[in-house]
Amino acid sequence: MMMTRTRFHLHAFIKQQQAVKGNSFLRPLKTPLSHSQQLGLQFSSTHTTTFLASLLHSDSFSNGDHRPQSKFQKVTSLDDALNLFDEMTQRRPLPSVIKFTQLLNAVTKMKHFSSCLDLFRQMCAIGVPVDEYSLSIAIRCCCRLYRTKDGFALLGCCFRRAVVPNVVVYNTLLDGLMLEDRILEAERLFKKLIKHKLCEPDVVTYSTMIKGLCKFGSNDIAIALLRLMDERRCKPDIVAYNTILDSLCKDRKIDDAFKLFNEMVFDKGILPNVITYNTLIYGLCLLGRWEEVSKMLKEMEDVSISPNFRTYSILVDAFCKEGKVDDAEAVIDIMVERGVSPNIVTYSSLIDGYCLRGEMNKARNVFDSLKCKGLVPDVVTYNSLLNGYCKNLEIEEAMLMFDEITKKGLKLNIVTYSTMLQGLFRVGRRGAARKLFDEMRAQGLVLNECAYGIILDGLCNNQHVEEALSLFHLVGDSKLNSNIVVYTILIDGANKCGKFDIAKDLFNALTLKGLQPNLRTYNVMISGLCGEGLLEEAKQLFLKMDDSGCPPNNVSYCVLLQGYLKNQHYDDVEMLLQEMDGRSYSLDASTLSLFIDQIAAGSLDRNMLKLIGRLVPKELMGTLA
DNA sequence: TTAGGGTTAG
Repeated sequence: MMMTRTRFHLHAFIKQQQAVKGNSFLRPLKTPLSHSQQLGLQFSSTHTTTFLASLLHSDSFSNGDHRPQSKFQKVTSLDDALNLFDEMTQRRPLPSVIKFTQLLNAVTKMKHFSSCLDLFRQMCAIGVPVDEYSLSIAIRCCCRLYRTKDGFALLGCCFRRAVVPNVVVYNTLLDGLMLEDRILEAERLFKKLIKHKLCEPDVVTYSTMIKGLCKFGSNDIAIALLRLMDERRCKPDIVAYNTILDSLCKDRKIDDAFKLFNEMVFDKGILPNVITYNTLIYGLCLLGRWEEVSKMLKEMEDVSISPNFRTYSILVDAFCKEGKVDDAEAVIDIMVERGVSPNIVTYSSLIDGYCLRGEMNKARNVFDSLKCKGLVPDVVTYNSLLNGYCKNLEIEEAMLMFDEITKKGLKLNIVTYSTMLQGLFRVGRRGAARKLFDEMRAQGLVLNECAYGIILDGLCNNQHVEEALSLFHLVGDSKLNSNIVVYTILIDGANKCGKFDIAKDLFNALTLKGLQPNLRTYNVMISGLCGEGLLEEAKQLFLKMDDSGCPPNNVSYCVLLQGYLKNQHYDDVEMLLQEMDGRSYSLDASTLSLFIDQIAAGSLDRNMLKLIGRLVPKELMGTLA
């Protein structure tokens, strides 16, 4: 309801605000629809059509950045910068610190943080009187190199040189702490700034704290800080709001996001920008709320905000994840028509989309065509294709791809290794997997939750549950082992290897660990209990699901039914089927075939056939006939 | 007349 009201008023409201704020939203010229755009309307799904319609009606992309270029923006390579620096140091008198700062800035823009620090040191050595500007750039470089500690050392340098660190310097350090996940220290510094009046926190200080809080999943505290800054007469801006909106969207709390969005626009009079829209569109895509995505695209058009390459990329990715690669291709065509260049990210999504459908030739074609588009695949692109080959069990191709990554001078990361490991495990090449795992560790790569899960799962599925358990014990009492997914993999693995006792111990350990079983954990455990013929316990666990706020899904019913049928325990079967009917669930192929066998053998009442018939999904209708 | 915060891909 809220959404409808918003959609209805927003256009007019924003238009009115724009009029007040002058011409900053000048509408770009309309371009006529191209032939391929018109063709775009003929795509498959209904929501696609609405989508493309929204896209087709919006204006062409305009970059809009016409700021004058400083001399230092012409420095396009590190070599240029270093040469210029040398030249500057030889001039007499020395150029002002401002000139040097501009150069340092150009070098950091190119992300050459170490070099920038070298230059800064040289500046100090030759006696350039550094100020809070050049110092804050140097501190920022330390932070970006994950050496915030050195940033604090430079803060000491500030004091020695009688430069009083200002709010920008502190903001940079706060950002560095957040980058290193040192949220508690950031909080301490933030409080210290206020308590000791070291500087007056400004909108960037608050936004940096908000970003960190969101990163740690504390959306509520982030929102509280947003209120606090308002009270302290530091008006939150679009960045502060976008940060929280992004976090809410990523947490799939889209309704909360829209509530905040309304507050931002209607109560605070802050106009959304393209990032706000991208964020909300991303959140809606994540939930598959396509109609609303269309509305947002339309709304962007209404308020004259052109979609940018990220907007299109989000749509491409969302389509690919849905398996609608043709629609994703259509979005890319529209981008190109409008002069918005798809980048490597856009094409990586497309490759992913093809891989997901097992269309490896098409994925490969996209990959091979990158070069003539002037795009260089990065390690993520390679990982996508590698993942495709692995999932489609084309292990030889996958290994060729794996080798190619290093040949291209790219660094294999944890995702590359875990993708390849998963592939090797899937085809049962445990020896090769072991070798790769050792290589990965020799590279100094640290296991993350996903890689760890893949390895445990791979070992279990290759009948090496003991080895999985040794790894689990080796990892010990760490964050990696405080994850329900890890436990579920092991419980499942132990069951599949016939080690039910181990599965049961692991399941019982969950409460001690303070971990909440998820749907999959319950299903795996119910399956294990049924496998042991412990039907009463299986039933009790099944009943517990509802009470634990994790109601049984389709799989839970099928697992329990299979347990009952295999153990000739028919008492609850009809009741379960009726419940399934009530919940609009359906039987899967293996459960259905068990039913058919038992009815044929005369173990089950034929009267149940009608009920079973209602639970057969369309695609399995043939089986029943 | 030089510095700081926000959005996309595994």
